[in-house]
Parts: sequence; C-alpha cells; structure tokens
Amino acid sequence: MKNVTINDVAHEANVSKSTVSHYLNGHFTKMGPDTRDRIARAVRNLDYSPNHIAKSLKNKRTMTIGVIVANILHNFSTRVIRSIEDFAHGHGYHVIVCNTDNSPEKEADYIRMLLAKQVDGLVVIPTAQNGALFTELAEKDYPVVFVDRYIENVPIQSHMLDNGASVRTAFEHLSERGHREIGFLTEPVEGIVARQERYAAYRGLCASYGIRPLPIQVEKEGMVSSLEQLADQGGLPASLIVANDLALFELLKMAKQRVILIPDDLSIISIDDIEFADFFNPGITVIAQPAVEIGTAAVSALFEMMNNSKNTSGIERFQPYLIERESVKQYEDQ
Amino acid sequence: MKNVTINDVAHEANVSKSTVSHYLNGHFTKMGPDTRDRIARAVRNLDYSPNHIAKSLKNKRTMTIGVIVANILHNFSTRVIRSIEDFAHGHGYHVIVCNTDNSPEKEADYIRMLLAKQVDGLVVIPTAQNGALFTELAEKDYPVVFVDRYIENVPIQSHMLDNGASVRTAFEHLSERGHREIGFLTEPVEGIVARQERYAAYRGLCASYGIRPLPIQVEKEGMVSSLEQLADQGGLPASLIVANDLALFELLKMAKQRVILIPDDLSIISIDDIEFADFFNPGITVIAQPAVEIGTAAVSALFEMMNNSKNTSGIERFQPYLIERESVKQYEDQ
DNA sequence: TTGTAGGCGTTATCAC
DNA sequence: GTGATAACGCCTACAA
Repeated sequence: MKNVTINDVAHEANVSKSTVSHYLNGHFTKMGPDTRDRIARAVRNLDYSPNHIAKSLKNKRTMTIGVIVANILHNFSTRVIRSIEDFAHGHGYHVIVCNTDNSPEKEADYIRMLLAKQVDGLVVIPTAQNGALFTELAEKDYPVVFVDRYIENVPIQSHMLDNGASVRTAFEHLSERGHREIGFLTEPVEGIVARQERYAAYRGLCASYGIRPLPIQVEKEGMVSSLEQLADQGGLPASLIVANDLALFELLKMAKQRVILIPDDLSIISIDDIEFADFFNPGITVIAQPAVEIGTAAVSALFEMMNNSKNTSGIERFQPYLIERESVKQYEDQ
Repeated sequence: MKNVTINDVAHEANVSKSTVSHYLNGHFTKMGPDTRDRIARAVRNLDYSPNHIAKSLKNKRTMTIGVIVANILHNFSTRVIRSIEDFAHGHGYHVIVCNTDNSPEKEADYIRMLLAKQVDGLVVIPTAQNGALFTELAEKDYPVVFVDRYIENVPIQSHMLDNGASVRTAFEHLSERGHREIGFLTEPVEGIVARQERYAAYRGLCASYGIRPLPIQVEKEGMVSSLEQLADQGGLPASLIVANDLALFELLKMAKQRVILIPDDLSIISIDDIEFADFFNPGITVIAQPAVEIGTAAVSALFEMMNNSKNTSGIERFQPYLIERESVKQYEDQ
C-alpha cells in the first residue's frame, strides 16, 4: 500500500507538481480547462488524497486542537468536550482528548506532547500546579483557554460558571422555603478553584444570613461511610447544598442505605444538573450550569486567538439557573 | 515566537544536525562525552523540543489514533473512550475523538480526514452504511477495529458484548421469578447491529419459552408519550426488558409521570449498567457490560495490527453479568 | 498557463 | 565519532 503522492498525480496527468498543487488549492483561475480535467481524472484514478502531515509541516497549522480535562467520565467534561468537538468539526478541526486525573505531572506531560505535535491551540480544565508553564504559553501568545477553573495570576482567559451565584441561588432557595439549617457537602476544596469559590460563597452566605455553617468536606472515597457515621450520630443538617454531581451520588447512596427520606428528613439541592435528576424519586432540585454554552464559548474564544495570534485574558462567567423539583422541603410556617 | 529547530541546537553546540539527531534518539553509544554535554546544554538553553510533525512526515507514524463513536455523550462510549485513551497514553499515543451521530456521511468524512492526517489506526463504532469503505481499508491492511457493532461481510475485527447472552440472562432472570408477560423496549433496530441482535434474541426466547412477544419499538423522541399512551390503555406488560440506557431513561420518566410503581406495577431489567441504577429508588436490576474491558481489548488488538501491519478479523464477544437490585418483582407462587 | 527550485524540521545513509 | 546530503510530501515565489 504505497501512498500516492502529488508527484504521482503530476506524472499521471503529465503536468508538474506545482500545477497539481494549484489545482488542489482551488487556484483554477488561470489554468487550461484541459489540464484541469487531466488532473481531475488523475486524482480520481489514483484515488489521491493529500497528506495532511506534509501540509502541516509547510503551513505550520495542523488543524487540530488539544482538549485537556481532569476526567472525561465527568458529566460536565463530557458535555464540554462534545460541544468543543462539534464546533471544531464545523471549522474543519479535529480534537485530541486527554485525561489528567487532576495530576499536574500528567498535565504538563500532555501539554508538552501536544505542543510537540504542533496542535494549534489548547482548551484546558487546569490543575492548580502548572501556573508557570501556562504563563509561559500565554506570554508566547500560544492559544490557550481555560474552562471551569482558572489559575491565580496566570493571564489566560477562562470560561466558567459563576460559582458564587450558583451557591447563592441554592442558598436563597433553601432560605425562602424556611430552612435555617443549611449544610454544604463537598470534596476537599484544596487546589480546585471551582470548589473553593463555592465553599467561600457558602461561608459568606452563612455569615450574612446569620446561619451556623455546617460544612462537610470529605474525599469521595469514604464519603458514603463518613456520611453514614454523621447520620447515625444525628449530625446531619436538615438541608444540604451539594457541591457537585459526584458528591450527590455518594449522598444519595448513603440516603438509600440509611433510609433517609428526601426531602422530609433531608432537603437536597445540588450544583450541576445530571440526567437522572429529573426522573429520580424524588426529583432532585438542582442548580444547572450551561456546559454546552461554556464549552462553545471557550472554543470560540480559542479560535479567535488562533486567528489573531493574540491571546486575551480575563474570566468570563456564566449564569447558573435553578431547576426546581422535589428534593427541597417547604416549611409550612414560612 | 520563532520555533527553535534542530539546526539552532546544532549551531549552538557547534556540531551538525545529524549529531544532534543521534543524541536526541539516544544513540549515545559512540559519541564524545564532551559533544554530548555541549548538545545537552544547547538543548536546555534553547528550550528545544523536537517537532513531531516533521518527525511524522519522515517516519510515517503520527503516534495518533482516531476514535469514531456515535456520540460521546453515551455512557458506554465515554467509558470506552476513556479506556482507549488510557491505553494509548500508556504507549505514547494520542487519541482524536469524533462523533458521527450515527450519520454515515459524517462517518465517511471523518475517516477520510483522519486518514489524510495519517493517524496510525482507527477504533470505530460503525454505522451500517460504509461497508465498502471499511472493506477497502481492511484490504489495505490499514489498522481498524470495531467496537460494539460490526458490519456483515466486512473483514474487520470487532469487540462487542454478547448481546444474545445479555438478553437471555435478563429473560431467564425474569422467568425464574415467575414472569410470563415479558416485553421488550427498544429504539428502532433498523441498521444497528447491537439492537438487532438483542431483539432477535428476545424473539427467540419468547418462542422457546412459549411466551407471547410484546416488543415495543419506538424512536427515543416521543418514546415517553408513546409509553404513556400504552400505559393509559393498559397495554404495558408486567415486565420489560429494556434494550439500553437511553430507553431506560425514557421509561423511567414515563413511570414517574404516570405513577407506575416499580416493581409492583412493572418489573424492569435493563441492559447496560448506569451510574444511578444503584441508588435509584428502587435500585434497577441490570445486565452490565464490561465497557472498559471491551475498549481495552479493542485498542490492544489495534496496536497489535499496527505493529504487525497485518489486520485480523472475527468477532470477539464479551460476557455480560447480572447485577440484581430491586426492580424485578418476585411472584410468590413460583 | 505551466514549470523549477527551495524549504518546512526530521531522520537515515554513507562518507570522512 | 561526526558531518554532508538526500529524502519525506507539500507549498510558493519566481521564471519561463
């Protein structure tokens, strides 16, 4: 299976490579219709298709972008990737997907490899530890955008949920329905901006509402058993804001184990919509984030940078929205 | 940001490109330790990193594979992709992800573009309509493997669930628990092998068990309302084998709408495990498929082909397993 | 309108 | 041990 090249076509059509190249790039304008036909026929006969790698070497554009996420298995990441791929495909680009599992080493490794592969740009859900590397990229105006997180003092544009607003919306919803005992369930916030922002917003709201903060901060592994312990000791608050879908899963597992009734024993409001929230029993009230919109805005910004060869920075916030279902109890006396 | 090349390094170190190239490829064996040091220093000073595209052009290996799925949003696809990416990364490869939405045109388009980009191999969940194209690839011994589906008479190796076994397991489970009214809910099977196999298995089992077949075959869009109609007319069987997770979602939505109690009014057993099946109320009994194993086996076979430059064909089946939860009623008199 | 030649950044062959 | 030099497949001035 020897690959047929532009040379073979040229030979077959009795013209030079350059003429074929012109033909391929649509510069028909000044070209004998006869030669054009001959080339067309040759291309068809030989089933020729241009080698993109050679083209890339010449043009310095690979028509490929890299997408680096923590884990494609996360619902949010999947949706973001899908929207990015759609956009990219619409512009003739391909997407290389990478999972870091939140490991900075893996992340740095991927970045280097993708750069070596000359990808034209990068969309990243960054870990917290590669600030220097990212800054370097930004300073070279290498196209990069962040999604869902940002890194302090790194001049790279980020597209993310307004995390403060999401917690506030949740908190207010609970408060309006008469709740005064509002906990907050999260995985450890250390090093993850989105979690930190949500947690900070929670603490701030507690302060301004004069409500005692009841944060529960545990690793996903062991979250079920920690929660079970809490439940057994009666240490669970009447309502819980859940910081993300993974934590929600664990909470729901525990609730099932311990036969905790939602919303009667425990009200739940969760950040980020998940597929089953709708038909779960009870339906889970949720603060949804527009993942597709976020992903699309991010690539879109990336493409702009790729075209202008000039990076921009700043954080673009997206507004969450409440989807009210049945997991929050309404206190009558309210 | 002019890219630094091997030439710059050679210049900086006062040696020739070839020597640098040798150094870079670990051919230190016969190389003065002094020159080696000089090159090492030059590389560091210039922050040089080799251009993979140029290398690819020369080597004819891009260290990249393409993965074409119907939709990355499907749980199964996500898990397969993740396992492929893990394997690929472990071997220094990258993965380009493409969504066809089951459109043969999009699929053919992607294949052509990926080939033009010289990816070293392809993992595909194929649509039914590009048999000729795939056959052509196979005949050129271009590395391709299928996942989850196959195409009749196309000599490409496929890794997929034993669909017959999955339905049989479900059917037997229902039967053992005293069910004699067993329906089958699926999206239209036309053109999708996995669905056809499951459906065929269902019909076969009905025949051999002497049970009247009650297939429900509807598009996902409108499935809820179709099911609601059925329910309103009392046309729902006592138990239902659900062909995949998407259909399950729709069914569960309907059940919630119409307040149909599971398993008392309706027993459910679904093919393919989903995250929430475990803590749903009631827990959904499920026939799980080993997505990660399937994905890993597929890439693994692909890499073998890439190394041997020789394709293999045949279908490799993976065994499903029952995860018993609470969505199937046990008839007492059994 | 068509062709020639050089270069994109590597690697590989073969001298020295 | 090290260094020219020729590919790899394509694009693009510049000539003709």
